[in-house]
Amino acid sequence: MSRYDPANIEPKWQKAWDEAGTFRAVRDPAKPKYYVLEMFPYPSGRIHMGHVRNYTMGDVVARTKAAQGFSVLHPMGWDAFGMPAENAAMERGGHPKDWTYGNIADMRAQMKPLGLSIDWSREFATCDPDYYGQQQAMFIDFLEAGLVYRKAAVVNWDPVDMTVLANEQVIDGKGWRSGAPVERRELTQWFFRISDYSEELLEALDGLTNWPEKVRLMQANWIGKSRGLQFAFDTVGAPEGFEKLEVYTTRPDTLMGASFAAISPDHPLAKALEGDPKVAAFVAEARRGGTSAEEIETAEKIGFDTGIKVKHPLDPSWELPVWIANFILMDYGTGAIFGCPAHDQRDFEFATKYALPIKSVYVAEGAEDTRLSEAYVPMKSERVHYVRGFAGGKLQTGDEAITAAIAHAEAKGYGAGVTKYRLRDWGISRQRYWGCPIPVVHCEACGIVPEKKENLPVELPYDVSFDKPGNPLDRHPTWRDCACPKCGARAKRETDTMDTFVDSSWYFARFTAPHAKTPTVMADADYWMNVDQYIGGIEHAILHLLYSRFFARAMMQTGHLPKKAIEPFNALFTQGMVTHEIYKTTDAAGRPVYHLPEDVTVLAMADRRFVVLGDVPPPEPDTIPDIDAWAQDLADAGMLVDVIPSAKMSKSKKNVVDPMNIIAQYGADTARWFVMSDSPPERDVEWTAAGAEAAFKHLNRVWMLCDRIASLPEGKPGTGDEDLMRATHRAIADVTKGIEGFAFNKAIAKLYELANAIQRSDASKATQRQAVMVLAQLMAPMTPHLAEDIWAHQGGEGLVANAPWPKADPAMLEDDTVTLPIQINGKRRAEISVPKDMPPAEVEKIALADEAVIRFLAGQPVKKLIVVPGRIVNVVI
RNA sequence: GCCCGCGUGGUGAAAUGGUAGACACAGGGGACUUAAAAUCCCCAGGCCGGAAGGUCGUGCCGGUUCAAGUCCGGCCGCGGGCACCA
Repeated sequence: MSRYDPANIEPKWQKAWDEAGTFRAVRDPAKPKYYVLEMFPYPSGRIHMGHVRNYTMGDVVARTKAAQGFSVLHPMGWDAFGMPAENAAMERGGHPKDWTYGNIADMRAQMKPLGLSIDWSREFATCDPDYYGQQQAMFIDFLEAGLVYRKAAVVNWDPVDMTVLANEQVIDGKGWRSGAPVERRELTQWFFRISDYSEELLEALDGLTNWPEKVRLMQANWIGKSRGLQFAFDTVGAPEGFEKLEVYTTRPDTLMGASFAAISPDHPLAKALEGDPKVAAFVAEARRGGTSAEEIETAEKIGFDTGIKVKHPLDPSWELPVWIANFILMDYGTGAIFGCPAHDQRDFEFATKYALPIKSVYVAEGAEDTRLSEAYVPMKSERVHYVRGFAGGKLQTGDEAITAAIAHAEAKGYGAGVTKYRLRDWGISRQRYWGCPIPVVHCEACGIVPEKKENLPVELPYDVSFDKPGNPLDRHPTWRDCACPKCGARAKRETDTMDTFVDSSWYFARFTAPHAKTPTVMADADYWMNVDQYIGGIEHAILHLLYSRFFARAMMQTGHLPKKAIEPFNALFTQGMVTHEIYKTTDAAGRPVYHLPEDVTVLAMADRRFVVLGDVPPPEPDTIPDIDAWAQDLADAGMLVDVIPSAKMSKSKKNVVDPMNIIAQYGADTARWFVMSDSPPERDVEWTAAGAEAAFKHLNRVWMLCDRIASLPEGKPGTGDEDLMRATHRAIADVTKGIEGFAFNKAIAKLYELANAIQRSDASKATQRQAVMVLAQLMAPMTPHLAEDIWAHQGGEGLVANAPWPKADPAMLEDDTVTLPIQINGKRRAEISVPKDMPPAEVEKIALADEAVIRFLAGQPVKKLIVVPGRIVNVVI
């Protein structure tokens, strides 16, 4: 055979698969189906190692399932709408569409050499009018089903770029591009009613047993179910229509610690008071600043005393002041709270700042209730009763007290227990060009009217300019003009586009019938759904996956998905990143300077490791007596490089490895093998040049096994055939288990063991050939090209990609004799070799007769003897 | 602040409560070679010992068990998620 030459064999086999249509997904009712999907990429233009790892994992699953007899769907597409395309257009000129499709072509060309078992005939991009037109059709169905509505919402508004910014795009209160201070503006936006599904989305998490527990928890926290008390204060001195003030609390047990009430600046009562210039000024101030996490964290609590009072529900003579406070959110609970500074950090800060009373409800066991009695003269029996517990005379705490407090409120008629969720409706309006147009029309006579389905897609105009800030669709001379779908009068199109998360919320369903004239086709969805294995990054643990779960329900409700697809992803796997060391030196001014991996030399001596700038030969151990002195010289010359391990690959830190370079150097199989080995797939894996080199060497070695076998004379008898056969079956069992359990690193370790066993074996030619063919089959999911080539050379029938997965013979998995360790008082002291099925009584005898055991027992009586068949013997003295 | 996860050799990591460190990287020694590369073989947790062997060892302290990296309790450290959510 000669040399392992991936540059030659990889394209060869890719062509063979292509021509045979090996990966075409076929709806075959006679076979069980398996749908494996990796989160589709954003077409940035370059693939990175993270993609390689993600798609290789999916490919391993897809190829294994195909070999196991499943009809496999393994598609690929592009999450192609979004801001980077517009930014590129603004920065470099050009058009987002051209930029995006150019990137897709580039990335597809980079992905194909990986040899993934993808059905490329199903490929689409979310920016294809064909795709987003179907999305618009569903939007209209959702609208008619009451799943979509419009309302005014507070958003981050960049006054220079004239656009809404996502929270992540607000940095230090300023727009990330314009640098202008961000305003909080109220705009009318489209929303999906995801919050109607809060309880269902929460409850159904329990059924997702093949999702990581972590992701389920994150979603549960995000939905944020809480139980509490809602009640109304009677107000004193409030404007007409505000005789009551509704508040919600999860801590009704602290009601007796109330010292004020507070409302959001966006609360209707605050609005009613805005006639007062002082109130208006305060509200304006409170609204300043964005809604990003950092700002909220650092924002100071500010308040304004309205002069209005509310009566405590348990004691009408006790009045609390009503403040407007910037830390009260309008869209949680009722937008109003009662403040209990003794038991809430925020209320405490607020009360301290404005000198409001701080009254404890709970006091330490045995402590005198001094603060309480000082704060409340006169102590009405009602209060004491409340504080001491609602159901008895005892002080209750925690859930017990909360339950009792709600029961008390309901019994006395001043409030009711309610359940609230943190999850809010999903605002999807974006004032951007490069997204799916929201297919509605604004008509003066008819109001908001959905576009007629036969007019879909509402296609993005190509002739737009990005030379001015704001949404180009707003400025387009004619695109907005249209006829009202209802009355036919002249009307205007909606110019907002949809959040790109909408695009990715149903693409998995579209893959089941990617070219259909309807969003989905029931027969196809019914066959292929659900996604059996979904693989992607943990960064999508909440939004993408939650939105998709909502979408599946909405699509089901509007007849676009079968009922069984209510939870679209049967199993989810979240893979770790590919990291790389960062090489850093410091310039004269103390600024960090980063270096590309190819610009440094890594030198290892004994247990020391040095990274040196440039191409430096290692010191000769004989001529360099003192490594420290040698290293010091390099450091003095500014050539010694600092190493930051395990860092996320980033261009600015120059620690990026381009998969294309690796493929050019070693081939795709090496890259695939390396990213799957070493680290468990859910953990980060560090890319190292040495590791890649080692992977390549190993593939060479496996290749050479073929030569080895070829050099054996035909019919060569051998020794150890039985052992090699056992090792082969052991490998089948272990590798299969490893792949099925997403323990690819363990599967690879077992493949190393089998390769080692073959190499060391002196078995007959037939047995060795058999072992190598199994090795090729078991490696095929990871290194498909190498596997095909070996398979072909050994005379395998057809393509290894079509060969049925090998089955382990259970009889070959167990040895006839087992080695049992013997422990004395839990410490391992000896080892015996016994037949597998030997009765424990016999094992005991042999163990006690063992020389080493006798020595350690030193004549002491045996108190207890434990024999775990096939595992261990423990002697207790 | 609330919720969650993780701590094992020089490194990445294995280990249904049952021989801790499989497999690999880096390292050391050797074979082959004029030499190098490539390849192959051997060693390799710490300490004591020439070896046989002994002894300690899975972040720390304690507990359960014949037996604990694994289970329980408490600390320490690292990482992640959420967050003026009342």
